[in-house]
Amino acid sequence: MDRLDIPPDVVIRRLPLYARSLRYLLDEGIHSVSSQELGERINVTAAQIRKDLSYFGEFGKQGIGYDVEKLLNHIERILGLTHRWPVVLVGVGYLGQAIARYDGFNNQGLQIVGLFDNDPAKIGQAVGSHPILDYSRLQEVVREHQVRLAIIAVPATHAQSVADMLIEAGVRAILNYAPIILQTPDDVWVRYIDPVAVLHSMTYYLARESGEIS
Amino acid sequence: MDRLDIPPDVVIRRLPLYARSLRYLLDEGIHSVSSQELGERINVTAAQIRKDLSYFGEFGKQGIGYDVEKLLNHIERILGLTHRWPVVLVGVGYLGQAIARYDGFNNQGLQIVGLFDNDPAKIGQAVGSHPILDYSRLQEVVREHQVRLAIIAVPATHAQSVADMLIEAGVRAILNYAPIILQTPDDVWVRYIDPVAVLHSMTYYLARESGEIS
DNA sequence: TAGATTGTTAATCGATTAACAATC
DNA sequence: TAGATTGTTAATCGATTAACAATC
Repeated sequence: MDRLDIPPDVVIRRLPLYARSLRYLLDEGIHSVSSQELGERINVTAAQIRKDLSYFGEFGKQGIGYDVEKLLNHIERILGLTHRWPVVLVGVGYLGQAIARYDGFNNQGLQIVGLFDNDPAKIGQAVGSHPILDYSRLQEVVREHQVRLAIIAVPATHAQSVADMLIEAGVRAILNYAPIILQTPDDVWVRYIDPVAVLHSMTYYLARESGEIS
Repeated sequence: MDRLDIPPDVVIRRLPLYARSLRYLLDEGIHSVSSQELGERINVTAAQIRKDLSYFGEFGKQGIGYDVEKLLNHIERILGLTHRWPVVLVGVGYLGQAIARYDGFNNQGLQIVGLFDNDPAKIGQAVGSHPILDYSRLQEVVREHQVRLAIIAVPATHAQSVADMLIEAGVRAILNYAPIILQTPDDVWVRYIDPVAVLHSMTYYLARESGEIS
Protein backbone atom coordinates (compact mmCIF):
# COMPACT_ATOMS: atom_id res chain seq x y z
CA MET A 1 0.00 0.00 0.00
CA ASP A 2 1.08 3.46 -0.80
CA ARG A 3 1.05 5.13 2.62
CA LEU A 4 0.16 8.40 0.96
CA ASP A 5 -3.28 7.12 -0.01
CA ILE A 6 -5.74 8.81 2.25
CA PRO A 7 -7.98 6.28 3.96
CA PRO A 8 -11.59 6.41 2.76
CA ASP A 9 -14.24 7.39 5.29
CA VAL A 10 -15.78 3.90 5.23
CA VAL A 11 -12.50 2.62 6.59
CA ILE A 12 -12.41 5.26 9.34
CA ARG A 13 -15.92 4.24 10.36
CA ARG A 14 -14.87 0.63 10.75
CA LEU A 15 -11.83 1.31 12.90
CA PRO A 16 -13.88 1.92 16.08
CA LEU A 17 -15.50 -1.49 15.58
CA TYR A 18 -12.12 -3.15 15.28
CA ALA A 19 -10.98 -1.33 18.41
CA ARG A 20 -14.01 -2.41 20.39
CA SER A 21 -13.69 -6.03 19.35
CA LEU A 22 -10.03 -5.98 20.34
CA ARG A 23 -11.01 -4.60 23.77
CA TYR A 24 -13.41 -7.49 24.23
CA LEU A 25 -10.70 -9.95 23.18
CA LEU A 26 -8.35 -8.41 25.74
CA ASP A 27 -11.02 -8.76 28.43
CA GLU A 28 -11.32 -12.42 27.52
CA GLY A 29 -7.58 -12.81 27.97
CA ILE A 30 -6.95 -13.45 24.28
CA HIS A 31 -3.61 -12.00 23.23
CA SER A 32 -3.33 -12.93 19.59
CA VAL A 33 -5.84 -12.85 16.76
CA SER A 34 -5.85 -13.41 13.00
CA SER A 35 -7.74 -11.23 10.54
CA GLN A 36 -9.94 -14.27 9.96
CA GLU A 37 -10.90 -14.62 13.63
CA LEU A 38 -11.42 -10.89 14.13
CA GLY A 39 -13.53 -10.80 10.98
CA GLU A 40 -15.80 -13.58 12.21
CA ARG A 41 -16.53 -11.65 15.38
CA ILE A 42 -17.65 -8.52 13.58
CA ASN A 43 -19.01 -10.00 10.37
CA VAL A 44 -16.40 -8.55 8.07
CA THR A 45 -14.08 -10.40 5.69
CA ALA A 46 -10.48 -11.05 6.66
CA ALA A 47 -9.34 -9.37 3.45
CA GLN A 48 -11.20 -6.21 4.35
CA ILE A 49 -9.59 -5.98 7.75
CA ARG A 50 -6.11 -6.44 6.33
CA LYS A 51 -6.76 -3.93 3.57
CA ASP A 52 -8.19 -1.40 6.02
CA LEU A 53 -5.22 -1.69 8.36
CA SER A 54 -2.77 -1.38 5.47
CA TYR A 55 -3.73 2.28 5.11
CA PHE A 56 -2.00 2.95 8.39
CA GLY A 57 0.96 0.60 8.53
CA GLU A 58 1.93 -3.02 9.12
CA PHE A 59 0.72 -4.30 12.43
CA GLY A 60 0.71 -8.09 12.07
CA LYS A 61 3.12 -10.98 11.68
CA GLN A 62 2.87 -13.49 8.86
CA GLY A 63 1.94 -16.93 10.07
CA ILE A 64 0.90 -15.53 13.46
CA GLY A 65 -1.68 -12.75 13.21
CA TYR A 66 -1.95 -9.64 15.36
CA ASP A 67 -0.97 -8.96 18.94
CA VAL A 68 -4.30 -7.82 20.37
CA GLU A 69 -3.00 -5.19 22.76
CA LYS A 70 -0.52 -3.76 20.28
CA LEU A 71 -3.07 -3.50 17.49
CA LEU A 72 -5.59 -1.95 19.86
CA ASN A 73 -3.07 0.67 20.92
CA HIS A 74 -2.26 1.43 17.29
CA ILE A 75 -5.91 1.89 16.36
CA GLU A 76 -6.63 4.01 19.42
CA ARG A 77 -3.72 6.23 18.50
CA ILE A 78 -4.95 6.49 14.91
CA LEU A 79 -8.41 7.48 16.16
CA GLY A 80 -7.00 10.05 18.54
CA LEU A 81 -8.20 8.12 21.57
CA THR A 82 -5.01 8.48 23.56
CA HIS A 83 -6.66 11.29 25.45
CA ARG A 84 -10.23 12.10 26.44
CA TRP A 85 -12.23 14.45 24.27
CA PRO A 86 -14.38 17.04 26.00
CA VAL A 87 -17.96 16.97 24.73
CA VAL A 88 -20.95 19.23 25.27
CA LEU A 89 -24.45 17.84 25.15
CA VAL A 90 -27.37 20.07 24.20
CA GLY A 91 -30.86 18.89 25.10
CA VAL A 92 -31.52 17.19 28.41
CA GLY A 93 -34.81 15.39 27.83
CA TYR A 94 -35.10 11.66 28.43
CA LEU A 95 -32.67 10.93 25.62
CA GLY A 96 -30.15 13.54 26.72
CA GLN A 97 -30.26 12.17 30.24
CA ALA A 98 -29.71 8.64 29.00
CA ILE A 99 -26.68 9.84 27.03
CA ALA A 100 -25.31 11.85 29.96
CA ARG A 101 -25.61 8.85 32.26
CA TYR A 102 -24.23 6.26 29.85
CA ASP A 103 -20.77 5.10 30.91
CA GLY A 104 -19.87 4.31 27.32
CA PHE A 105 -19.80 8.02 26.66
CA ASN A 106 -17.88 9.01 29.71
CA ASN A 107 -15.28 6.33 29.42
CA GLN A 108 -14.04 5.39 25.98
CA GLY A 109 -12.19 8.60 25.24
CA LEU A 110 -15.10 10.98 25.76
CA GLN A 111 -15.91 13.28 28.64
CA ILE A 112 -19.07 15.31 28.94
CA VAL A 113 -18.06 18.72 30.25
CA GLY A 114 -21.33 20.57 29.84
CA LEU A 115 -25.06 19.89 29.70
CA PHE A 116 -27.30 22.54 28.16
CA ASP A 117 -31.00 23.08 27.86
CA ASN A 118 -33.31 26.02 27.23
CA ASP A 119 -36.04 24.93 29.63
CA PRO A 120 -35.90 27.30 32.63
CA ALA A 121 -37.32 24.54 34.82
CA LYS A 122 -34.28 22.39 34.11
CA ILE A 123 -31.55 25.00 34.47
CA GLY A 124 -29.71 24.53 37.73
CA GLN A 125 -30.82 20.93 38.10
CA ALA A 126 -28.22 18.23 37.58
CA VAL A 127 -27.85 14.88 35.87
CA GLY A 128 -25.42 12.87 37.94
CA SER A 129 -22.65 15.32 38.74
CA HIS A 130 -23.37 17.56 35.73
CA PRO A 131 -25.38 20.74 36.28
CA ILE A 132 -27.72 21.74 33.48
CA LEU A 133 -26.71 25.13 32.13
CA ASP A 134 -28.42 27.84 30.13
CA TYR A 135 -27.49 28.33 26.47
CA SER A 136 -25.93 31.65 27.47
CA ARG A 137 -23.11 29.67 29.09
CA LEU A 138 -22.32 27.63 26.00
CA GLN A 139 -19.65 29.82 24.45
CA GLU A 140 -17.89 30.10 27.79
CA VAL A 141 -17.80 26.33 28.42
CA VAL A 142 -16.72 25.51 24.86
CA ARG A 143 -13.82 27.95 25.14
CA GLU A 144 -12.80 26.99 28.65
CA HIS A 145 -12.56 23.28 27.84
CA GLN A 146 -11.59 23.77 24.20
CA VAL A 147 -14.54 21.64 23.18
CA ARG A 148 -14.62 20.57 19.54
CA LEU A 149 -17.23 17.84 19.75
CA ALA A 150 -20.93 18.23 20.54
CA ILE A 151 -24.04 16.09 20.78
CA ILE A 152 -27.45 17.44 19.84
CA ALA A 153 -30.46 15.81 21.52
CA VAL A 154 -33.11 18.51 21.15
CA PRO A 155 -36.35 18.31 19.14
CA ALA A 156 -36.03 18.59 15.35
CA THR A 157 -37.60 22.05 15.29
CA HIS A 158 -34.76 23.34 17.39
CA ALA A 159 -31.76 21.40 16.10
CA GLN A 160 -30.61 23.70 13.31
CA SER A 161 -30.44 26.76 15.55
CA VAL A 162 -28.56 24.77 18.18
CA ALA A 163 -26.12 23.60 15.52
CA ASP A 164 -25.58 27.19 14.43
CA MET A 165 -24.86 28.20 18.03
CA LEU A 166 -22.44 25.35 18.54
CA ILE A 167 -20.51 26.09 15.38
CA GLU A 168 -20.43 29.78 16.23
CA ALA A 169 -18.96 28.82 19.60
CA GLY A 170 -16.18 26.85 17.91
CA VAL A 171 -17.43 23.28 17.81
CA ARG A 172 -15.96 21.31 14.87
CA ALA A 173 -17.96 18.08 14.93
CA ILE A 174 -21.57 17.29 15.78
CA LEU A 175 -23.41 14.09 16.50
CA ASN A 176 -27.06 14.84 15.81
CA TYR A 177 -29.88 12.77 17.27
CA ALA A 178 -32.62 15.07 15.97
CA PRO A 179 -34.49 13.73 12.92
CA ILE A 180 -33.44 16.50 10.59
CA ILE A 181 -30.54 17.08 8.21
CA LEU A 182 -28.39 19.98 9.39
CA GLN A 183 -27.05 22.63 7.05
CA THR A 184 -23.50 23.35 8.11
CA PRO A 185 -20.21 24.64 6.64
CA ASP A 186 -18.17 22.08 4.71
CA ASP A 187 -15.42 22.01 7.29
CA VAL A 188 -17.68 20.90 10.14
CA TRP A 189 -18.17 17.16 10.65
CA VAL A 190 -21.75 16.06 11.15
CA ARG A 191 -23.04 12.56 11.77
CA TYR A 192 -26.51 11.29 12.52
CA ILE A 193 -28.13 8.85 14.88
CA ASP A 194 -31.47 8.06 13.31
CA PRO A 195 -33.13 4.96 14.75
CA VAL A 196 -36.52 5.65 13.21
CA ALA A 197 -35.02 5.83 9.71
CA VAL A 198 -33.17 2.58 10.39
CA LEU A 199 -36.36 0.88 11.56
CA HIS A 200 -38.19 2.16 8.49
CA SER A 201 -35.55 0.59 6.26
CA MET A 202 -36.19 -2.75 7.96
CA THR A 203 -39.95 -2.57 7.55
CA TYR A 204 -39.23 -2.49 3.80
CA TYR A 205 -37.85 -6.02 3.99
CA LEU A 206 -40.39 -7.27 6.52
CA ALA A 207 -43.27 -6.10 4.35
CA ARG A 208 -41.92 -8.14 1.44
CA GLU A 209 -41.07 -11.18 3.53
CA SER A 210 -44.68 -11.65 4.46
CA GLY A 211 -45.97 -10.96 0.99
CA GLU A 212 -47.82 -7.83 2.04
CA ILE A 213 -46.09 -6.12 -0.85
CA SER A 214 -44.69 -7.63 -4.06
CA MET B 1 -34.67 1.32 -15.48
CA ASP B 2 -35.36 -2.34 -15.62
CA ARG B 3 -38.04 -2.73 -12.93
CA LEU B 4 -36.73 -6.22 -12.22
CA ASP B 5 -33.48 -4.84 -10.79
CA ILE B 6 -33.65 -5.32 -7.07
CA PRO B 7 -32.97 -2.06 -5.27
CA PRO B 8 -29.63 -2.06 -3.42
CA ASP B 9 -29.77 -1.74 0.37
CA VAL B 10 -28.14 1.72 0.26
CA VAL B 11 -31.19 2.89 -1.67
CA ILE B 12 -33.59 1.33 0.86
CA ARG B 13 -31.74 3.14 3.64
CA ARG B 14 -32.21 6.49 1.93
CA LEU B 15 -35.93 6.12 1.32
CA PRO B 16 -36.87 6.93 4.95
CA LEU B 17 -34.90 10.18 4.66
CA TYR B 18 -36.76 11.12 1.51
CA ALA B 19 -40.04 10.31 3.24
CA ARG B 20 -39.20 12.41 6.27
CA SER B 21 -38.15 15.39 4.18
CA LEU B 22 -41.38 15.14 2.21
CA ARG B 23 -43.35 15.14 5.49
CA TYR B 24 -41.60 18.35 6.50
CA LEU B 25 -42.37 19.89 3.10
CA LEU B 26 -46.01 18.97 3.53
CA ASP B 27 -46.04 20.58 6.99
CA GLU B 28 -44.65 23.72 5.40
CA GLY B 29 -47.47 23.69 2.90
CA ILE B 30 -45.18 22.95 -0.06
CA HIS B 31 -46.97 20.77 -2.59
CA SER B 32 -44.42 20.37 -5.37
CA VAL B 33 -40.70 19.71 -5.27
CA SER B 34 -37.94 18.98 -7.80
CA SER B 35 -35.21 16.39 -7.25
CA GLN B 36 -32.84 19.36 -7.07
CA GLU B 37 -34.73 21.05 -4.23
CA LEU B 38 -35.28 17.83 -2.31
CA GLY B 39 -31.61 16.99 -2.71
CA GLU B 40 -30.51 20.32 -1.28
CA ARG B 41 -32.54 19.70 1.85
CA ILE B 42 -30.97 16.37 2.58
CA ASN B 43 -27.53 16.85 1.07
CA VAL B 44 -27.91 14.35 -1.70
CA THR B 45 -27.54 14.93 -5.45
CA ALA B 46 -30.59 15.33 -7.63
CA ALA B 47 -29.36 12.52 -9.86
CA GLN B 48 -29.18 10.16 -6.93
CA ILE B 49 -32.74 10.86 -5.89
CA ARG B 50 -34.06 10.29 -9.39
CA LYS B 51 -32.01 7.12 -9.78
CA ASP B 52 -33.14 5.80 -6.42
CA LEU B 53 -36.80 6.42 -7.18
CA SER B 54 -36.47 4.83 -10.60
CA TYR B 55 -36.09 1.43 -8.92
CA PHE B 56 -39.72 1.64 -7.90
CA GLY B 57 -41.51 3.44 -10.69
CA GLU B 58 -42.07 6.86 -12.25
CA PHE B 59 -43.39 9.36 -9.75
CA GLY B 60 -42.58 12.76 -11.26
CA LYS B 61 -43.53 14.97 -14.17
CA GLN B 62 -40.98 16.39 -16.59
CA GLY B 63 -40.69 20.12 -16.31
CA ILE B 64 -42.59 20.12 -13.01
CA GLY B 65 -41.06 17.82 -10.41
CA TYR B 66 -42.86 15.69 -7.84
CA ASP B 67 -46.18 16.12 -6.09
CA VAL B 68 -45.07 16.02 -2.47
CA GLU B 69 -48.04 14.19 -1.04
CA LYS B 70 -48.21 11.65 -3.85
CA LEU B 71 -44.51 10.87 -3.68
CA LEU B 72 -44.68 10.58 0.10
CA ASN B 73 -47.56 8.13 -0.17
CA HIS B 74 -45.64 6.09 -2.73
CA ILE B 75 -42.55 5.88 -0.55
CA GLU B 76 -44.53 5.02 2.56
CA ARG B 77 -46.20 2.24 0.68
CA ILE B 78 -42.85 0.98 -0.58
CA LEU B 79 -41.50 0.98 2.98
CA GLY B 80 -44.54 -0.83 4.30
CA LEU B 81 -45.58 2.17 6.39
CA THR B 82 -49.25 2.02 5.47
CA HIS B 83 -49.88 0.30 8.77
CA ARG B 84 -48.23 0.40 12.19
CA TRP B 85 -45.67 -2.23 13.05
CA PRO B 86 -45.82 -3.73 16.52
CA VAL B 87 -42.44 -3.57 18.25
CA VAL B 88 -41.10 -5.04 21.47
CA LEU B 89 -38.38 -3.27 23.42
CA VAL B 90 -36.05 -5.23 25.65
CA GLY B 91 -34.09 -3.34 28.30
CA VAL B 92 -35.73 -0.53 30.23
CA GLY B 93 -32.80 1.43 31.61
CA TYR B 94 -32.48 5.15 30.95
CA LEU B 95 -32.03 4.53 27.23
CA GLY B 96 -34.94 2.10 26.99
CA GLN B 97 -37.17 4.57 28.78
CA ALA B 98 -36.15 7.35 26.44
CA ILE B 99 -37.00 5.13 23.48
CA ALA B 100 -40.33 4.05 24.99
CA ARG B 101 -41.31 7.65 25.62
CA TYR B 102 -40.17 9.04 22.27
CA ASP B 103 -43.11 9.97 20.09
CA GLY B 104 -41.06 9.37 16.97
CA PHE B 105 -41.19 5.67 17.76
CA ASN B 106 -44.83 5.49 18.62
CA ASN B 107 -46.01 7.52 15.68
CA GLN B 108 -44.32 7.05 12.35
CA GLY B 109 -45.53 3.56 11.67
CA LEU B 110 -44.24 1.94 14.84
CA GLN B 111 -46.06 0.89 17.96
CA ILE B 112 -44.41 -0.44 21.07
CA VAL B 113 -46.54 -3.31 22.31
CA GLY B 114 -44.26 -4.70 25.01
CA LEU B 115 -41.49 -3.56 27.35
CA PHE B 116 -39.25 -6.21 28.88
CA ASP B 117 -36.57 -6.27 31.53
CA ASN B 118 -34.97 -8.88 33.74
CA ASP B 119 -34.64 -6.65 36.81
CA PRO B 120 -37.22 -7.88 39.36
CA ALA B 121 -37.40 -4.36 40.79
CA LYS B 122 -38.66 -3.05 37.44
CA ILE B 123 -41.18 -5.76 36.62
CA GLY B 124 -44.70 -4.49 37.15
CA GLN B 125 -43.67 -0.85 36.99
CA ALA B 126 -44.69 1.09 33.92
CA VAL B 127 -43.23 3.59 31.47
CA GLY B 128 -46.09 5.79 30.37
CA SER B 129 -48.89 3.36 29.69
CA HIS B 130 -46.61 0.39 29.09
CA PRO B 131 -46.09 -2.08 31.93
CA ILE B 132 -42.64 -3.63 32.20
CA LEU B 133 -42.85 -7.38 31.77
CA ASP B 134 -40.67 -10.31 32.67
CA TYR B 135 -38.78 -12.15 29.93
CA SER B 136 -41.05 -15.12 30.55
CA ARG B 137 -43.85 -13.15 28.88
CA LEU B 138 -41.90 -12.40 25.71
CA GLN B 139 -42.95 -15.36 23.58
CA GLU B 140 -46.58 -14.75 24.50
CA VAL B 141 -46.54 -11.06 23.56
CA VAL B 142 -44.64 -11.65 20.33
CA ARG B 143 -47.19 -14.24 19.26
CA GLU B 144 -50.23 -12.33 20.38
CA HIS B 145 -49.27 -9.19 18.46
CA GLN B 146 -47.43 -11.00 15.69
CA VAL B 147 -44.36 -8.93 16.44
CA ARG B 148 -41.59 -9.14 13.88
CA LEU B 149 -39.51 -6.15 14.94
CA ALA B 150 -37.59 -5.70 18.20
CA ILE B 151 -35.30 -3.18 19.83
CA ILE B 152 -32.50 -4.25 22.14
CA ALA B 153 -31.37 -1.73 24.76
CA VAL B 154 -29.68 -3.99 27.31
CA PRO B 155 -26.00 -4.00 28.31
CA ALA B 156 -23.56 -5.55 25.82
CA THR B 157 -22.96 -8.58 28.06
CA HIS B 158 -26.58 -9.49 27.78
CA ALA B 159 -27.45 -8.54 24.21
CA GLN B 160 -26.60 -11.80 22.43
CA SER B 161 -28.76 -13.92 24.71
CA VAL B 162 -31.63 -11.45 24.35
CA ALA B 163 -31.25 -11.61 20.57
CA ASP B 164 -31.38 -15.41 20.73
CA MET B 165 -34.58 -15.24 22.78
CA LEU B 166 -36.20 -12.77 20.42
CA ILE B 167 -35.39 -14.81 17.34
CA GLU B 168 -36.59 -17.96 19.05
CA ALA B 169 -39.85 -16.16 19.77
CA GLY B 170 -40.27 -15.32 16.08
CA VAL B 171 -38.80 -11.83 15.72
CA ARG B 172 -37.43 -11.21 12.20
CA ALA B 173 -35.62 -7.88 12.56
CA ILE B 174 -33.63 -6.33 15.39
CA LEU B 175 -32.40 -2.84 16.07
CA ASN B 176 -29.52 -3.23 18.49
CA TYR B 177 -28.30 -0.40 20.70
CA ALA B 178 -25.83 -2.58 22.61
CA PRO B 179 -22.18 -2.09 21.59
CA ILE B 180 -21.66 -5.60 20.34
CA ILE B 181 -22.04 -7.37 17.01
CA LEU B 182 -24.79 -9.98 17.18
CA GLN B 183 -24.44 -13.43 15.68
CA THR B 184 -27.74 -14.26 14.03
CA PRO B 185 -29.16 -16.45 11.24
CA ASP B 186 -28.81 -15.02 7.73
CA ASP B 187 -32.53 -14.49 7.35
CA VAL B 188 -32.83 -12.17 10.34
CA TRP B 189 -32.31 -8.44 9.76
CA VAL B 190 -30.03 -6.72 12.24
CA ARG B 191 -29.06 -3.06 12.36
CA TYR B 192 -27.03 -1.12 14.86
CA ILE B 193 -27.22 2.19 16.66
CA ASP B 194 -23.70 2.88 17.80
CA PRO B 195 -23.13 6.49 18.82
CA VAL B 196 -19.79 5.83 20.51
CA ALA B 197 -18.36 4.27 17.35
CA VAL B 198 -19.64 7.25 15.37
CA LEU B 199 -18.02 9.70 17.79
CA HIS B 200 -14.78 7.74 17.60
CA SER B 201 -14.78 8.05 13.83
CA MET B 202 -15.06 11.83 14.21
CA THR B 203 -12.20 12.08 16.69
CA TYR B 204 -10.05 10.67 13.88
CA TYR B 205 -10.61 13.80 11.83
CA LEU B 206 -10.48 16.17 14.78
CA ALA B 207 -7.14 14.80 15.87
CA ARG B 208 -5.70 15.51 12.43
CA GLU B 209 -7.31 18.92 12.11
CA SER B 210 -5.41 20.20 15.08
CA GLY B 211 -2.15 18.58 14.08
CA GLU B 212 -2.10 16.30 17.10
CA ILE B 213 -1.52 13.49 14.64
CA SER B 214 0.02 13.59 11.15
C1' DT C 1 -43.48 27.71 -27.93
C1' DA C 2 -39.56 28.04 -24.44
C1' DG C 3 -37.99 26.55 -20.15
C1' DA C 4 -37.69 23.16 -16.78
C1' DT C 5 -37.17 18.75 -15.06
C1' DT C 6 -37.83 13.92 -15.36
C1' DG C 7 -36.19 8.94 -16.15
C1' DT C 8 -32.51 6.40 -18.01
C1' DT C 9 -28.14 5.23 -20.05
C1' DA C 10 -23.33 5.12 -20.03
C1' DA C 11 -19.17 6.70 -17.89
C1' DT C 12 -16.83 7.29 -13.84
C1' DC C 13 -15.54 6.54 -9.50
C1' DG C 14 -14.73 3.91 -5.39
C1' DA C 15 -14.92 -0.18 -2.42
C1' DT C 16 -14.57 -5.13 -1.82
C1' DT C 17 -12.67 -9.47 -2.77
C1' DA C 18 -9.54 -13.00 -4.47
C1' DA C 19 -5.20 -14.49 -4.93
C1' DC C 20 -0.49 -15.05 -3.83
C1' DA C 21 4.42 -13.93 -2.90
C1' DA C 22 6.70 -12.92 1.26
C1' DT C 23 7.79 -14.45 5.65
C1' DC C 24 7.03 -15.63 10.46
C1' DT D 1 11.06 -27.45 7.45
C1' DA D 2 5.84 -27.20 6.90
C1' DG D 3 1.91 -24.59 7.94
C1' DA D 4 -0.20 -20.35 8.68
C1' DT D 5 -1.13 -15.74 7.86
C1' DT D 6 0.23 -11.27 6.55
C1' DG D 7 0.38 -7.13 3.23
C1' DT D 8 -0.45 -5.93 -1.38
C1' DT D 9 -1.86 -6.16 -6.16
C1' DA D 10 -5.14 -6.77 -9.60
C1' DA D 11 -9.76 -8.14 -10.71
C1' DT D 12 -14.36 -7.67 -9.67
C1' DC D 13 -18.19 -5.71 -8.14
C1' DG D 14 -21.28 -1.98 -7.06
C1' DA D 15 -22.65 2.82 -6.44
C1' DT D 16 -22.60 7.57 -7.97
C1' DT D 17 -22.61 11.01 -11.35
C1' DA D 18 -23.04 13.28 -15.80
C1' DA D 19 -25.46 13.88 -19.68
C1' DC D 20 -29.38 14.07 -22.54
C1' DA D 21 -33.60 12.64 -25.09
C1' DA D 22 -38.27 12.75 -23.79
C1' DT D 23 -41.90 15.49 -22.37
C1' DC D 24 -44.62 18.32 -19.26
